[in-house]
Amino acid sequence: MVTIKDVARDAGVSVGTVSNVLNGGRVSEARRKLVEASIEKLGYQVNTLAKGMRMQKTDYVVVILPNLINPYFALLLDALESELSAVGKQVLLCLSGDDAEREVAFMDMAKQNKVDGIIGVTYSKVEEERIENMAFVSIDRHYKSHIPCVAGDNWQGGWLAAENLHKRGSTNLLCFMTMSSVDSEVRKRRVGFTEYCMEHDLSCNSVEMSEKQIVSVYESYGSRKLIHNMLRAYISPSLGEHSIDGIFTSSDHLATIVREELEEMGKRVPEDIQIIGYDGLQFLNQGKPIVSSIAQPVHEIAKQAVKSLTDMIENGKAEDVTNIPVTFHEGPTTKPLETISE
Amino acid sequence: MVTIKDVARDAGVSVGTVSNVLNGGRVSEARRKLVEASIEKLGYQVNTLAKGMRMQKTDYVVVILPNLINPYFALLLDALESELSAVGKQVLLCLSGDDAEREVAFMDMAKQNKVDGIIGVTYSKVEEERIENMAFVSIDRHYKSHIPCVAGDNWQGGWLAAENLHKRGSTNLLCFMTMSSVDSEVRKRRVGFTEYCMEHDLSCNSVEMSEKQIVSVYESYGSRKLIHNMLRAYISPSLGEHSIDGIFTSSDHLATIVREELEEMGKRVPEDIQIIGYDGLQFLNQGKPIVSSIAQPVHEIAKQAVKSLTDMIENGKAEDVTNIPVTFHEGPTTKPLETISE
DNA sequence: CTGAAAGCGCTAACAG
DNA sequence: CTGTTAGCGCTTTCAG
Repeated sequence: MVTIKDVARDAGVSVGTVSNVLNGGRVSEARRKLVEASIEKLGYQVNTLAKGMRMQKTDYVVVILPNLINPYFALLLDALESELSAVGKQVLLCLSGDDAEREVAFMDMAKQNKVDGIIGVTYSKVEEERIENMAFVSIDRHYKSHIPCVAGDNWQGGWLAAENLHKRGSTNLLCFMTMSSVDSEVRKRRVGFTEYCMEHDLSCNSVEMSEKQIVSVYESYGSRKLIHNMLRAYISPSLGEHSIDGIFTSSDHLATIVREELEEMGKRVPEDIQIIGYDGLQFLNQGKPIVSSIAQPVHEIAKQAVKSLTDMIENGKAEDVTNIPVTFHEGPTTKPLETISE
Repeated sequence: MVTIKDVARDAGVSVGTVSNVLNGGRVSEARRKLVEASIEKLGYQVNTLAKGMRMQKTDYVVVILPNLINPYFALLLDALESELSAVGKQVLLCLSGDDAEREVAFMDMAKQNKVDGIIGVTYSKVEEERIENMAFVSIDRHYKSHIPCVAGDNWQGGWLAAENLHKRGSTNLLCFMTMSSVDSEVRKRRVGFTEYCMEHDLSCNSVEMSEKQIVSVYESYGSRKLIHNMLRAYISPSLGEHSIDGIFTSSDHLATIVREELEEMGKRVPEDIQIIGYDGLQFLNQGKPIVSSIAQPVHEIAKQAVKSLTDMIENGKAEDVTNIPVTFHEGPTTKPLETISE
């Protein structure tokens, strides 16, 4: 391996001078040329380990995500990698599998590896001391501590969902969410949803299920049954005009499950009941929407997260940015606007 | 920051002894207890940078993938991360965006960072000197050089596709693939497909399109048009009994495009024409198949890739493993087997 | 401007 | 077994 010493010897200068040309220090033009020639000739590359050790920092950023099975996280990671590499940082990937212990282990690892910072969608309550001296930016999750949070405008998302269900003909609405203990940010969706309903005199119901019960919904008969029963409770001829005809779910994933359950109950979607999900996932991530949905602005979120991280690194602080605009994406689970006049 | 020196001082032993308890060297039970207590008390963590520098290696593995928009890559990365973290390695993520220059830059970076190795789905022809002394395992791509390749059994995949189209009633088959210059492994799909057709006296056509033209198919009107024309050429009443009634595509992505085009042409899928894609992607990555498909054994591929990488690291070589069994996943673009007797 | 030298924290001889 | 010590490759004073 060719080191800075080799370059120095070959160029006939000291290592200090080589280091200076490498890092933009003051070097006479003549010597700079000499050194650059030797670097080229020898094919020298800095050893980032040695550099990192000396500087007590690296250009790594740890990205913590629950998994990549959920396309929303995959898309987010894709966007984050793009933004980070644009500012010369490398992604050290950590998939927590929704396991708080793994998250903690990753944060310790991050400290050991002298990473520049952490960007993450984490579920565990992050303890202050775990991340002392480390820049940390949270996506979608709001903590009480000084960790800056970046998120789409959840209040607006809830409002938009209610508005679109309403304008497309639904009047008996249901807000159906899964919730973990650190989801204070996500809760705003229900607030926006409910406020729209109140302002427009719409019947509005709301259900929250523990995230733990939902997570394994495709494998678990029990949780599926729970959803089934829940829907039965709100949808029935015996309820008359109070029977639900519009549902807002906390994710596209949940929306598809609800859709399947409704169709098994003999309901037509969207003719009898409309559904709006959350995240804006598309068929193969680039075709048609899977369900009608409030789309997360993945790229803007990634961009802001990296910006906030940079602020944290440089100034030790960054503002919360939780009002990035979301949009309604029309999909197969709502009626088109045109048909309302029929 | 607490270093090994601090621990040594606190425990009243030498740094060598601390290093020994850390790395399983010979230490008397009494001192080991002492040191462990100090480590606990001081909250010591090894500095991986210093360790890496001394050892001239780290526990990082670079994973190079084109993107995470394609769910197949996202799923693969999820599985790779899981396998790698199980053997104590960290994922340094590189998304190449199908850009050969970026791939090369990443490989250089990998060398600089003293990573243990690289696992990647790369498009550029990897030059030997780029990866001197580095363990490299390729997924799905076969190179002429000594780089071991891990892949699903592509020959079997092609065979299975033809067999299932046939058994479900199609007799005029078409193999429709996109192809890049380094896809020698993927080409085996067509071989398997064709061989089944020959053995069973089926009419068999085959088309290859340059990958460059397909990549941006959702954005590009031109490439879409190309597919349209191509399909028109093979499907028309004027062809009589030679008109295609079963299509095998090189990806699920392409399968969905073909399906859309066929439906715009007024053909019914699967009644008139059946389609089988490749990769086995599911709705939201865990529900129903998007299209009928030959499913890649993502977890087995990931497991074998990590095993091959370990072999490379330890023995400097590893065998190609390109016969990991694939399976047919029934989806909405083929007729059920039962209906054949009708 | 330039060179010499002091470590960053750790491991691996080596001598005791 | 245990302590001492020489670097790994790099940046950064500090003299010159």
